[in-house]
Amino acid sequence: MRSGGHTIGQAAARAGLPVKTVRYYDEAGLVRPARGANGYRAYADRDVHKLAFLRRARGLGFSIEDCRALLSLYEDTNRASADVRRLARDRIADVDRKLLELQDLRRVLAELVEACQGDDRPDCPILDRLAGDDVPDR
Amino acid sequence: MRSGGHTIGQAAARAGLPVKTVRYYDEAGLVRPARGANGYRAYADRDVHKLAFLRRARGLGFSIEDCRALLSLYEDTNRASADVRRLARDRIADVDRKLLELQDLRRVLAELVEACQGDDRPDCPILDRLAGDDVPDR
DNA sequence: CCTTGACCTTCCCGTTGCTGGAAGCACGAT
DNA sequence: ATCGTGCTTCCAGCAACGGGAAGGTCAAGG
Repeated sequence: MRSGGHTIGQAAARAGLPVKTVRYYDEAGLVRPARGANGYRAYADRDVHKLAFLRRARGLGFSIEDCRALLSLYEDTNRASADVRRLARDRIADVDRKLLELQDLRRVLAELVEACQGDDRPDCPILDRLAGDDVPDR
Repeated sequence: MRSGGHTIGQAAARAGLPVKTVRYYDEAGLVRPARGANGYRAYADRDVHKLAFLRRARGLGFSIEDCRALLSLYEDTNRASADVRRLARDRIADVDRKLLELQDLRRVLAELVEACQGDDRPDCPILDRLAGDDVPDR
């Protein structure tokens, strides 16, 4: 096939993504390849490039919707870098929230494990704490 | 109804959970209340207690399956506290993995934001990095 | 020429842990 | 009798795919 397209399998391999994911990105409207006469998706180099872009952005935890925005900014040669920067900063804020939550969680869990000697006896402070009779609100 | 049961609404309120969630826990087999003559779920005090237990365990990030195990350990007066401790430690390990991932993520995102002046010009190092042409494998 | 096997297509179901909504009984008070 | 609230079931959907069925296509080998 001398036409400029890769099949979905080739494109996926080059971008480092599973074929299923690439198909999903098509359906989601993120990367819509041309179609050959046989109905096969034909990925141009720029499409493959966008797929790799998506892999990295997803790896950084950007949502599909974030990725849609990033891609359109990426395609828009007139975009302001401030827009991209804002998305990235929002993402950092998300991550920071999550980090705090997890650190809190870890602390509580560690306290529980600390309090529990973990022997063969049925007495278990962890379950006691989970069973605690304080209910929020009322 | 003078029988010892709470309706689902009352039980949910006491346990601090949404009604829908309580119904879901029934369907999932975590807390199966008795049924009244009218078909209503009738939650005994011990059921309400288990619901509150679930709320706390879920809040600590235990999965539904974890919770099923915790509940059965909780119900088993002969269990070894070591079993519970192991679950909690596994959970801490999960959290630690997640923390490392997120810290890594944060670092990369911060580098990107750092590198991007975020002005009105179209030049954006963030997009450049996301577009990078290095592909993992091949 | 025909078959084989790898690849492609669409479609639909399952995941996790709920959440929302619609249609239809039950109940308490007016 | 009727109102309003609460209860029941079932159906649909969220994110972001993954698994697998049923079928079309293509290049190579015998």
